[in-house]
Amino acid sequence: MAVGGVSRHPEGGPASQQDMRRQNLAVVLGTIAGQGPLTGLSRADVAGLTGLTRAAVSSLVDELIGRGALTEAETAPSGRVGRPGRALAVSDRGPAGLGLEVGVTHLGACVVDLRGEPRVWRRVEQANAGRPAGEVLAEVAALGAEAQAEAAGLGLRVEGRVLAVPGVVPSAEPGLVEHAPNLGWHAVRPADHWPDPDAVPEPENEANLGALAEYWQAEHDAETFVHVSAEAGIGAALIVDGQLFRGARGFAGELGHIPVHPDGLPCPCGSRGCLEQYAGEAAVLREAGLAGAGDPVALLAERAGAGDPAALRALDRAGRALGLALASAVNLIDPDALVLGGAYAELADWLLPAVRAELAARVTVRPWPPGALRPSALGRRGALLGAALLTTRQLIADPTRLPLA
Amino acid sequence: MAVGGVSRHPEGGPASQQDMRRQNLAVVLGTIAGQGPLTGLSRADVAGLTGLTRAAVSSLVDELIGRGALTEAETAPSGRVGRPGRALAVSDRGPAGLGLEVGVTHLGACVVDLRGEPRVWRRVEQANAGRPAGEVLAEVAALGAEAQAEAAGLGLRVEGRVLAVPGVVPSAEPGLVEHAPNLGWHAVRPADHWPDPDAVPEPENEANLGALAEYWQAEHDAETFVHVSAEAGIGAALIVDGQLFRGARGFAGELGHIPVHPDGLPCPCGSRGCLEQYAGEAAVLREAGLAGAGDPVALLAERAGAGDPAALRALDRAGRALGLALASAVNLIDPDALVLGGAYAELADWLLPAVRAELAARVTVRPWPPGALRPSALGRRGALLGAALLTTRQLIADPTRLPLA
DNA sequence: ACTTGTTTGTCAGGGCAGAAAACAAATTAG
DNA sequence: CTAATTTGTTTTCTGCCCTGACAAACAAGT
Repeated sequence: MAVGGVSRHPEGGPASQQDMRRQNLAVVLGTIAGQGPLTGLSRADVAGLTGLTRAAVSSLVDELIGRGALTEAETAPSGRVGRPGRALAVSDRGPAGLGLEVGVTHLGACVVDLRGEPRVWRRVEQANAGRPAGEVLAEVAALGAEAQAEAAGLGLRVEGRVLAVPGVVPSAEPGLVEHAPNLGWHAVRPADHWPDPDAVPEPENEANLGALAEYWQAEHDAETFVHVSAEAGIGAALIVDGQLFRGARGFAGELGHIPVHPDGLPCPCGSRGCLEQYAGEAAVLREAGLAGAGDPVALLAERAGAGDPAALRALDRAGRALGLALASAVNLIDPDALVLGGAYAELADWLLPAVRAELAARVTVRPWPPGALRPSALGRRGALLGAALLTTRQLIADPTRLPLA
Repeated sequence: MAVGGVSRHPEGGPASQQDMRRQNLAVVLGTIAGQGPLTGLSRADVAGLTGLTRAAVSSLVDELIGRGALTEAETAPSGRVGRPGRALAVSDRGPAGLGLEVGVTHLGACVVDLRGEPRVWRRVEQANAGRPAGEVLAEVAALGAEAQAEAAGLGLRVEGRVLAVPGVVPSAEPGLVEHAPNLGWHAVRPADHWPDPDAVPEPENEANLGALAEYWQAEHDAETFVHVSAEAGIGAALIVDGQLFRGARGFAGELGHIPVHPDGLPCPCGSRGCLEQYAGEAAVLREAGLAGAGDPVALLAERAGAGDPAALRALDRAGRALGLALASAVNLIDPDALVLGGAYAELADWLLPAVRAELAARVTVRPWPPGALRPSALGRRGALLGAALLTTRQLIADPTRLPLA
């Protein structure tokens, strides 16, 4: 592009005073939100933490209160000398995010407030594979409308909607679910089937949302990690420096088709020896001698817990294959942590030893700290939670999106 | 980009007016630099391209001229109606970057001006493996001093120094070369051996610098790509959205130890079937029946060009192993492009077919466009060039680092 | 109870950076 | 030579944060 070879885009566009204000609003709100609801920070505290002046913080806080993002709590008796500060807290009765989810065996909807707390939670078990997309979307829309109504009763106003789907959403065309093999969807646009045109959600891959939820909610401090979730297919999501990494076209994280045994089992994708043939849900269940009845993952966990040799063997084999693939990921990405989410989280007790062993044997140049591999705390709830949190996180990152009321 | 800009840390710290100024200086300078030296942009052009006002651009340009980053060229007869603009150009006689390189078989030094043009270039063939680090560093320092003196004669003032090394520089401890196996270095700090304490360079991994040079100098428009370079070890560097991705600890890109044949050849690292055992320089030369005399890479290219069956077989095998490893990388990262740099660039004619075939067979869910795999235009010069460019790019990204003169 | 010292939140003044608008300068078209 | 057009600068204005000062609200000591 540049013959002389120089800067493509230094930092995006030019900066204006509005950008400065926007960022400082985000810094103040983010600081208060990051401290958790326990400690009520005062304006002076925020000024000390951020480096802004007390006067500036006051102005910013005033605007954030005006937008409904912050509230002034009771003046707590601090015990220290001097005039006590007025405690600031992220509002639990204003802007909110609505998360929706279409899974293979369930629908879900939830509402979180700006603090990140889930306030409404709905989950309906229901087989959706192969059904017309329009029908399924109408049902999840109804579920979402219910959740939104219940949230309104709590004083929450939904400011954004995100739909978690087990499929690919190319970054070139947001709004399009290009392909969701386990649902049987092809080129589905939720907007085309949504009952209320003013409440259309933005679709996003569920593995990505699960990873983001893990990042936002979990207690650890990994800024760069790989989140693996099994849901029929094996999907990985990469969080890099606290940002979701989607790849150039939005297809990053296809862990399921990493070749683990180059000349091994054929895969429907046309290649051979893909991870999915060894650690995918179907492969593990087949190996363990289980049919897909009810909740097969829970059944498998039960059998393994009871010491069933076939189940243990299947999980060990899956763990080794997974470890092999993750060794490649670790060598390439050097993440802070590896997180097993989705269905893997429930099977972690039996998967982790094999994964750890394989990582220890394969990642030798820079030994992999065993503690950096751990199951997700959120498990299968992550995707729906992440969908709802996405809206509130975006609002915190740019509070000017909030109406001034 | 539905999911963007939502990290736990809004954007780092609060924004000040100085930050705004800094960014706008970078935007203006970057815009002029990005257009190449051919078209001389006027202040009005820059205003139109960036969205800033003409008045603001004038003020910013004045400062950039004062810092020696820009010069006002002759007023070219544009032919169009209206007062002609004064052409602005990035200065070729002011701030510059010094790049240094310690390779296994050579030393190098070069100076680039702010336009990114190399103005001084030195390369000395010399075996450095196993020699005391202090000696080698003293020699490359002398070479750098020579280059800097010659650059001074061209009116160039070195503002920063970077040393390319074939080793690991952990992000936790900049300034430390933790391990450079092919040189026999362990825990070497260039600062401890440098003759002139005011001219100590910052060490950086050569594969990373090669990738950055490729990004900055090449004509393509890939913003996210994997740059593979062979230099005894196999190192990959990841450029993500135009930024070098180092991983959590600075160890990302260990492509050489990705397992390609899980139960294959043992590797000194302790694992089995690492890529390096199949596509590393030593392995390929052994397979081709070549001893490491003179410039073995050039010799191998010559033999392959002459149709030598052993050479062709070795390169085909290496290409297939490399393709297998890159398939994993593509499935994980989904880059815009794959670039073969370093010694691979010179062997591309015979490697690429096998790599392409393997990628086509392995990356099936999202077929890999064959054109997105290509040899580096810079080849083995990339690392040294990148070392010098790193300084000038940092100056363009933050012109306030330049002295006001 | 009262004073002192400390911390908090706000207010007024100043500086800085970009936006908006007006103006002088330099060129082409007729 | 005049009109039109584009450029670059100057002037005025606005927005934002910073500095410094001040009133308010508390604890501790007398």
